[in-house]
Amino acid sequence: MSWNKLFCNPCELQLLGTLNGGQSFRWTHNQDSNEWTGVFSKTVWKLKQSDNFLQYQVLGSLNKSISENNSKTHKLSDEQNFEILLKKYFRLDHDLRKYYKEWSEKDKLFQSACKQFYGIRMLAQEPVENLFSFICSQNNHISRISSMVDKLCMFYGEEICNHDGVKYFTFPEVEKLSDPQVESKLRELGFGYRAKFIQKSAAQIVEWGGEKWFNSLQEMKYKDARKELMKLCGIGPKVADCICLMSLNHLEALPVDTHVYQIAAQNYLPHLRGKKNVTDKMYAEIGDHFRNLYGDMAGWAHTVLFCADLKKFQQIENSDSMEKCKQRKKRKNK
DNA sequence: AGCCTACCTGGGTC
DNA sequence: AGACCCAGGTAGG
Repeated sequence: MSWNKLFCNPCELQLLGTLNGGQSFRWTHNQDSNEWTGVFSKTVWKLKQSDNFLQYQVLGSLNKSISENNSKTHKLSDEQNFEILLKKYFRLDHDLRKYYKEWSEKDKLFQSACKQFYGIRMLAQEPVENLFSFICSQNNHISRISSMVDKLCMFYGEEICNHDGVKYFTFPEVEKLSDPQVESKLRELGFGYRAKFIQKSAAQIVEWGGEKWFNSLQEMKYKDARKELMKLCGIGPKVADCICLMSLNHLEALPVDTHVYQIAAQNYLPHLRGKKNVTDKMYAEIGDHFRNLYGDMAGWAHTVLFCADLKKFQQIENSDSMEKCKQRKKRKNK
């Protein structure tokens, strides 16, 4: 299969930080080929970057709008339609270098942090996947979150295609997750107390109008959308902010988790150091601090900082394990 | 309103 | 080996 090309300056987009930075849990990276495989818009994508291009293949798709567009007389080609989806998902219409420049001018820490972490984009995710993925994320490790999201798709999603012996699924519809039997099934699958949250909030969303309800949240002001989301069972301030930021286009939303608290206390708000947990009051203070600092896209800026922080840890871990690896080899040679 | 604790599970550490 | 601790939080007291 040949690759389609989309012009994209490499410093405008970094796939590693963007797809592996805790925004989406559905992308896998093949280190040898440097290719990414993942699902969004009921479509299986393979992505890689080279020179000035983002290259992509579509391995399969159940996206109806694509086939509907094709049946009309003056139609867009498949390629044009897929390109539109990709541009939307990565928000390629935003000039990221301009944002980085603005944020750097406003904040020295950002300036130094962003040097190694160019091209971190806020994905425009689908609200349903975003919401249920982040219910899974609470009090949890990324590796287990990913495996839970996989399970949701395998058991309640629709198969899109089978590629190289791997089956790919859509993210399930809310209606499927609202079935009363879902809770016990998910308990069985190791979701723990999140099982109840998933089934219950799915039922609430269906009751409130499903798709329509999500659309209304996009139209609302950020604070109102957030308040609305927090009525759902299992969604508190942090997850509500993740959803506002990542899939409802409220880019001033700023999720405050343990990492962000650490960053804030270390670098900006020393009086918050050494607290056991983040209270509502602290949460608001930290969010407002970053909003005052970065402006109406504070959530995106914070994601770059978060990513830099996350990657730092990973690099330390990697170099640790490399050290251990070398030591092991030395021992073997003796 | 603001603080406390239990909560499922799996992976890590000592 | 087993008893901790912790992980991108939240509900219910």
